[in-house]
Amino acid sequence: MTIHVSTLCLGALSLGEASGYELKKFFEETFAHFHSASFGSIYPALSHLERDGLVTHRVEEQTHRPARKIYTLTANGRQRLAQTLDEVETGEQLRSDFLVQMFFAHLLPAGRVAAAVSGRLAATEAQIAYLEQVEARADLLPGMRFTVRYGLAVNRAKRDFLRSAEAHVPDTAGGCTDE
Amino acid sequence: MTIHVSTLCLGALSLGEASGYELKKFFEETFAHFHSASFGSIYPALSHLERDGLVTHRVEEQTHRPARKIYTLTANGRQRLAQTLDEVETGEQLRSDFLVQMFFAHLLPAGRVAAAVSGRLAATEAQIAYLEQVEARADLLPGMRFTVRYGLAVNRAKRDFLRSAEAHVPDTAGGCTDE
DNA sequence: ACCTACATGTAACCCGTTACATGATTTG
DNA sequence: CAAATCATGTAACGGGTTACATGTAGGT
Repeated sequence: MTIHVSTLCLGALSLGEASGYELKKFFEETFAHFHSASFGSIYPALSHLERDGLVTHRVEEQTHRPARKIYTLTANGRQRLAQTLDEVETGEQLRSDFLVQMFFAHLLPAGRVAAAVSGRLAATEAQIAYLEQVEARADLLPGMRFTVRYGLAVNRAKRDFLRSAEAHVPDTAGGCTDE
Repeated sequence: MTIHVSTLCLGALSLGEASGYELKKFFEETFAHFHSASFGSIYPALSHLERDGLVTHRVEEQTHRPARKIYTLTANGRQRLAQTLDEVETGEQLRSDFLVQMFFAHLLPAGRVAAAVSGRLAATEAQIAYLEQVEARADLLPGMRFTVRYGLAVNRAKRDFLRSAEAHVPDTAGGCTDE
């Protein structure tokens, strides 16, 4: 079995009550580097979880702002979360359009390869900078810190590899233009 | 825009004609570490590509075996592939159920964290062994070799991190059991 | 006897994203 | 005056997976 948005929601709510809107922010801030979710999946997930008795909500009215629905984990929800996390198979998978591009580098126009590499390098460096900020936070549990350090280790390896690649690859994948 | 199965098929066919069945094998052998595709998406993709005039096929009858449809890239197909590869945005994203598990390590039963880490370590080591074999092949174009080395760099970083984690984390995420 | 490899294909399903509708308030 | 932030929700769409149907041959 794999992790879905509903499990992510349960997980986030296990750390404290929140609205759907806040959950999205939380996902972006905290585990953007290994999962994601949009409103279109979060709101339905919360409804579904409530139908199943895993969360409840109260409405918080606000002046000059839309009312918020604050969701709270129930005892059943907490139990379900623990069970799901335990049963999930410990998988990981990369989906890299960048590597597809590189794989067929010989079909790209001159300069495109170098552009792709430096683009990816910039993105990786940004990711590192971001993770370093997160790592500095004092409120992280050991498991959370683990995910950040894992991300840092992986991204630093990517960065180093891409930097050395920038030097090695002159243009169009090492001048190996066939056809 | 992102890479879809049809682009993967065009790419594989740019290296030589093949049947749908062979394409699947190729995907598994050659870029399993950054993309994937199942029959349920490959066959429809090929039909669609043929409708669009990007590939053609001939039927190869076999004795005692089902007939094969051997697909070939057309000139239009080759052009489209080059164009798509050029236009794709150079993205990359990880989807890690392992890290979700780690993030909520404090909710897991004793021993589960250690099991997850060593399971992931074994998978990573297998991946490295596999990539090392691929790297040894002489028929790889520079771009293809790049993807293999990238995979090796990333996975070795993961391996090293997980090994040191195995030592550091005694059980249940560093003895941080709350609740 | 059963599983695996060979080989193609389709339909049901799943789960997610994008885009929209609604609407006040703050910031550039 | 436009855009972003706050806040929720839904419908259309998309793109994939799983599972099934079909059938032979060879290995265990």
